[in-house]
Amino acid sequence: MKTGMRISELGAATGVDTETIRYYEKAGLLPAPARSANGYRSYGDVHLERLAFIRHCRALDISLADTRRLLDFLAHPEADCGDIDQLIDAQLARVQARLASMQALEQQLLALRGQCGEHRCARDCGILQELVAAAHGEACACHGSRT
Amino acid sequence: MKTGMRISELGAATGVDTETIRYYEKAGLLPAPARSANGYRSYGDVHLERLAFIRHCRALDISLADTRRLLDFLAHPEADCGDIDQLIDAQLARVQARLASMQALEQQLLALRGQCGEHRCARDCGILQELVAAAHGEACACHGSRT
DNA sequence: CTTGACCCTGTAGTCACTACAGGGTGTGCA
DNA sequence: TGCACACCCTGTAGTGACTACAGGGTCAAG
Repeated sequence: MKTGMRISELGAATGVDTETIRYYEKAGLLPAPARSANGYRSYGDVHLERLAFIRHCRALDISLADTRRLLDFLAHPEADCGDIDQLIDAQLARVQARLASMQALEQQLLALRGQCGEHRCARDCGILQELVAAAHGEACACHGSRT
Repeated sequence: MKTGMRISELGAATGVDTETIRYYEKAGLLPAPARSANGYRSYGDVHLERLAFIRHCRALDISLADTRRLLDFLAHPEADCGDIDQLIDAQLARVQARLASMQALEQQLLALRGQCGEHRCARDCGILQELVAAAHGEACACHGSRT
């Protein structure tokens, strides 16, 4: 009978902070583990795999709510596969929308950064002037003629 | 003497929620406005411009802390312009790093989505199998041979 | 025995909002 | 005039995904 892992060992094995592990347990994503005589949590392979699953989903920016849904699908192998597809498709759409907005944002920051010349103080700062001009409702280098 | 705007009017003029406006005031980003006899906030052009400035920074994903720093620079025109450049550069770097990770994430989700075949139930779902395989430490289609 | 690293539970904080409770004000309509 | 509704106010709490801390217990080494 192999002794289970304490929480820091599980954390080291998965790269997850002990507080985050306890958080996932409280959030219902990770089942409560057995306890040693001293009250310490004792984790086995099942938890190791579950935690890895969760972290994998998080790495894909899948919310904990959606991660929970995927875990439900695992627990019910007869569930409709289309629902899983939809979940991943929705996530993909979210990521792609966010990507588009980040790309626009990058361009805007590059344009703003381009306002910086050889000045030495805030009074003459192209960046600040640009931000203030935008606040005046003028077209700004960041966003163009959108106003 | 022109009557000031009530909070909803300022909100309508800037597209900012009244609760967010009050939040910014509490957070110290927006100065506390004058009050009407009935205790209602009364905003003028100064607030309109300040709020537009803040929202512009937020649109650039600049944190409230950094927005506060930019406002400080505005209040101190003799401050060193280089510090502003650094702030915007740091923001640009953050956005670019996030952009890179979102792009990788998109690829990973597309790869995962590509696991979906003609199955009808969760038991045979390529997506779930992929996520579970990743949890087993096997190379996954999302991340390749990283493990 | 002491110390320091670990453990535990419960609570609070982070960030940028967003929502709600409970009460006040103003206006239009019956 | 009274009511209903839309607005206002302050203070508090909640969101999501963590992260930190308080106060106390356990363990092992020196």
